[in-house]
Amino acid sequence: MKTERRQPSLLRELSSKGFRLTSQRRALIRTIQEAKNHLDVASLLRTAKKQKADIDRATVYRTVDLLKKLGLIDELDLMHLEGERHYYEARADRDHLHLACYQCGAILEYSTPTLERLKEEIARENQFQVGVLRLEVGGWCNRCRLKSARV
Amino acid sequence: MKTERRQPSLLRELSSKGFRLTSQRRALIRTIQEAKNHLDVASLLRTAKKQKADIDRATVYRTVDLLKKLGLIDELDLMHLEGERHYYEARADRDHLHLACYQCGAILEYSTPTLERLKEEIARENQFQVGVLRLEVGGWCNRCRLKSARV
DNA sequence: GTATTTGCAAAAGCTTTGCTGCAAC
DNA sequence: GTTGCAGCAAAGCTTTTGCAAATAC
Repeated sequence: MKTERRQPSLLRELSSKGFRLTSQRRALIRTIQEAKNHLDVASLLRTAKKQKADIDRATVYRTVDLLKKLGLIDELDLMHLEGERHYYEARADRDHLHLACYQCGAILEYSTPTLERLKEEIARENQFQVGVLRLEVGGWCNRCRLKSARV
Repeated sequence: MKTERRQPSLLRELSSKGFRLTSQRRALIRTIQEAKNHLDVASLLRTAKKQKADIDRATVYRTVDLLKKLGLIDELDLMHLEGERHYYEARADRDHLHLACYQCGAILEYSTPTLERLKEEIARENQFQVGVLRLEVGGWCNRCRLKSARV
């Protein structure tokens, strides 16, 4: 039983912290929340432009930066499969990790209690207060592995 | 009882795969292996120049790329504490993770069997062949946490 | 001697910044 | 009406690339 009520949280969080809800921020946040895949700044800009035509790259960078600092979205470096760009996703309820296939570029997400336990262990053993945890794995997905084996 | 014999492995690996052992590559590999901290391309270049004065940035990038592709070094993105640069380290015998302090910039390393277990679980549950695993944590180290609390 | 690798310089990405004017509150 | 924020354009960084010359083998 899940209480689906994650939609407006980014906007509410933003305004509750004293930040203005500009039309640009609305468009960007909506884009991030409705995205099927992880978005980099270029795709984020392209998609958000459909809602707000005259939005600027600089605004995207500034907004992403703000949301990142507030801990509302996470920055991912998906093993640099295509250039050096960063990808973003709304912060999930649970930590999860990304599996990036070197061959086909697919990004799988995986979530497991083991990660939660690891995080607690990190904090306990190092007396370290964990802010963000980023776990990226590069390798070969099942399909590509089988395909290569067949050759 | 450890058999300390990790030094020339990168060079040997390189030549056994048919790559030439140029003086530039020797200098860079030596620098990486003797480094106390993780190095980005700029520091790598600066340090390697002490051994080989006329080494070029492009060569560093090309060498790092080669070593990365051969799996001899790992690329780290240490939570982008200072700009967007990447850091490199010789591939360790054991997987480990990096704890980056947002405040003082210190990078702690931590190694635990839990990480090994997590890696196995990832492979098993997703039928994914793991190549590289990169786990970076951003947060606050003990010293900085205490310092802030005192204010 | 030949094929690989380097240096140089130029270009290509991605990201940041200063400043003026607009818009949220 | 204020103050924060966006747009624009320029600059800043890091990384990549083409090509002639140098070098490892």
